[in-house]
Amino acid sequence: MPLTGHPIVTRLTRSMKLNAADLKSLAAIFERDLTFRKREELVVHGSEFRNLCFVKDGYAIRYRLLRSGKRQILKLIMPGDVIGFPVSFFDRSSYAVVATSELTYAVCPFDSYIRLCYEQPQFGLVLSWLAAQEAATYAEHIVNLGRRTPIERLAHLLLEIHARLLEVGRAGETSFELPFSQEVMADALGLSVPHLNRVIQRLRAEQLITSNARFIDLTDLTSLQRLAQYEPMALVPIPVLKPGQ
Amino acid sequence: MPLTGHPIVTRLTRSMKLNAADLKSLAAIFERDLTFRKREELVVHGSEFRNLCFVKDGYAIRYRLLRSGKRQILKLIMPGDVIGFPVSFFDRSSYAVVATSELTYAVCPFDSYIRLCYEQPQFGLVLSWLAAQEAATYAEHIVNLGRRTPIERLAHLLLEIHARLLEVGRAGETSFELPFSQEVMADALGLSVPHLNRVIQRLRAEQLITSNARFIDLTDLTSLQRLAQYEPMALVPIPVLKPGQ
DNA sequence: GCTGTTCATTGATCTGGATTAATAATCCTG
DNA sequence: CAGGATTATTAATCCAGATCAATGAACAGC
Repeated sequence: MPLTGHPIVTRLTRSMKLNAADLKSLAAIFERDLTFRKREELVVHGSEFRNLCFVKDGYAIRYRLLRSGKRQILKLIMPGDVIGFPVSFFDRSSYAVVATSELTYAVCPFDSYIRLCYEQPQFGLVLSWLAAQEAATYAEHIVNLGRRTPIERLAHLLLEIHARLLEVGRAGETSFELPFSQEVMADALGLSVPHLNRVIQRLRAEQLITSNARFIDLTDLTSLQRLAQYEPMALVPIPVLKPGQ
Repeated sequence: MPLTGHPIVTRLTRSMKLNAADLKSLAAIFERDLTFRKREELVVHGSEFRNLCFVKDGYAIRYRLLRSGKRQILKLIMPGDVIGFPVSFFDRSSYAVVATSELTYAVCPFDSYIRLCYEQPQFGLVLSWLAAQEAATYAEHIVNLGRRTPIERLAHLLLEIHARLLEVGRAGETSFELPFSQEVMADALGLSVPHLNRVIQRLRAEQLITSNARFIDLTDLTSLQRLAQYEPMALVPIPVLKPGQ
């Protein structure tokens, strides 16, 4: 299973200093690619799930549905993300994942990955590193929901989406195709759809963005960052030692 | 640095199946205990931080302060928790940590831990496992803030605190000393202090809890769990293989 | 190209929770 | 044990954002 051009490789090589040999070991335990249609469920709430799935292309959302019918989106899933962490560490999944566009991922059984960690310890750290990024994204989400105003939340979300798309070559300097609907963004930001819509219009009116339904330009990036109090993440590459060192 | 009686050991042996030899390796890289007074800053926002600090006793909060003066608490830190993950993976800390009671932790330099991971790969997985728990707690926090009502949020928070205290032997079957002030809980739940106070009284009035300023009894645990739609976490122990297997 | 479905937009109403402020209880510390 | 500093409680006002409802635009499948 070749990994060439895979967005997760872009992330791992840039930030984790994995070399060609590492990537070969990783490629060896990938089983196959799977493709899903829009709206297909990738992970069912309450089910067991023991795979690491590296998204090659397409978009999805990880969410929790409450009895009241309200939905909270935990994470927007994009190319280069891993589905199946941290759920593989748990008995059953406490959330669901559904594709919001056609989506392809490469499957790697969790057990194979664990075995690889024992052979080549750097992969245990790769997992921790991915987890650290995940935790940092979650932390921002918490700040967003708890203490930012709706306009700040939206600004922050747009900056986050842009940064993550940029990392895997899916965005321009300031612009990108909006991969998520307003309903999805509203459920990520804890807002109602009509209110989110008004907030979008407010950002447009204040000339911070230019957008239509499917395309967005962060016209005034600096002001957006100030408004959202956005701090880009700066991960430190883990020193990859080899057994002898 | 002996680890006997350390609450983190309770967690690791119960869930990660670490054996005596593993614990000895871990103990070997611990440097010393440090004790802090209430209100002392443990991690400064924007600073570098390259230590894993295992909390032996006492309480703290991880939080972000916004320009507006609003504070969002990201995590309530209790005995058995690790301060310094995931911040050690980052260039600088994007949050602050401050003790809310006298607190003691054992320090382990991040570099030593990384080195240990290369000698004994199971420790890389220990870190991933801790990260998975952290991520799951964050995820619940997101659902809380985004889509639960204030009374549901509080019920969920109390259940979470209780479960975490129980895990390290700091709580009874349904009751515990409340280690955090209402101001802290309000800033965790994204509510104002007066409003949180009213919500507490509502839980009392509905006979779900009995409490005063420093002690709380979850009188009607079942109803609380239903109200909060609380699902306890069920982590799967990682299979600890040894190099030969 | 037509049609049903999904998604975006707009308007009117109403309430939950913020805000502000003042007081009471409690905890420390000298 | 007295006095100051926290922390908890209560009350009054007000507005942001939910809710409900309806229309318009865009799109996918036939």
